[in-house]
Amino acid sequence: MNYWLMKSEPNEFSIENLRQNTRQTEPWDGIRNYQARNFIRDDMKTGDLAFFYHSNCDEPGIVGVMKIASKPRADHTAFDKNNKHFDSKSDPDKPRWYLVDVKYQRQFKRTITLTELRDHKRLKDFRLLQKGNRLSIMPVTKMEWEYILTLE
DNA sequence: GCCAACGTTGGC
DNA sequence: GCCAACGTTGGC
Repeated sequence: MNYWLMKSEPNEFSIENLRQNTRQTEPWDGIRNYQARNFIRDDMKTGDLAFFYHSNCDEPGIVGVMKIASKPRADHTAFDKNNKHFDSKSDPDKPRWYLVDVKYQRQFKRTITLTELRDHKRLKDFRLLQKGNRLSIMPVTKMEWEYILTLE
C-alpha cells in the first residue's frame, strides 16, 4: 500500500466539493504532467491513501485524507474537444493521460499549512517542500504520512 | 500581480 | 541532441 499527496486548487475543486459529492467519489482528471501521470498509471493501487492538498489559495496546505477508489484508467477529458484539458495527441486506443477515482475519507479539523510543514526537521526530505517542486501528484513515505497525521 | 522554477515545444 | 522561447505552477 502506497501513500500520496494530490494537489488541487480549492476554487477549482476543494475537499468540501468532494465531501458534498453524493458518492463522495470523483475522477481526479486533468493531470497533464508526465511524472505525475507515471505515478498514477504505474504505481497507484485501489486502497492507497492520499492527502488532499489545497494549492494556489490563501492558506496552502493539507486539508484531509482520501482513498484511491479505482484502478488507473484513461483520462476521458483528454478526448473531449470542449473540455479545457483536451489533448489532441491522446488517442483513445493509446491514451496519453490517466486518472483514478478518489473517495473522501475525512477532513482535518484544521489545515496543516505549508508554512508549518516547513518547520519540521523530520520532514526536511518531504518532496512537497523541495525547492521548485511543482508536481501535482507525489508519493509520501510511510514515515512522513504517519508524522504528518500527528500534527493535526 | 509578480516571478522563480520548472516542463514542453520546435527550429536547427 | 541542443537550446531559446514560451507556457505553467504556485507561493508570496
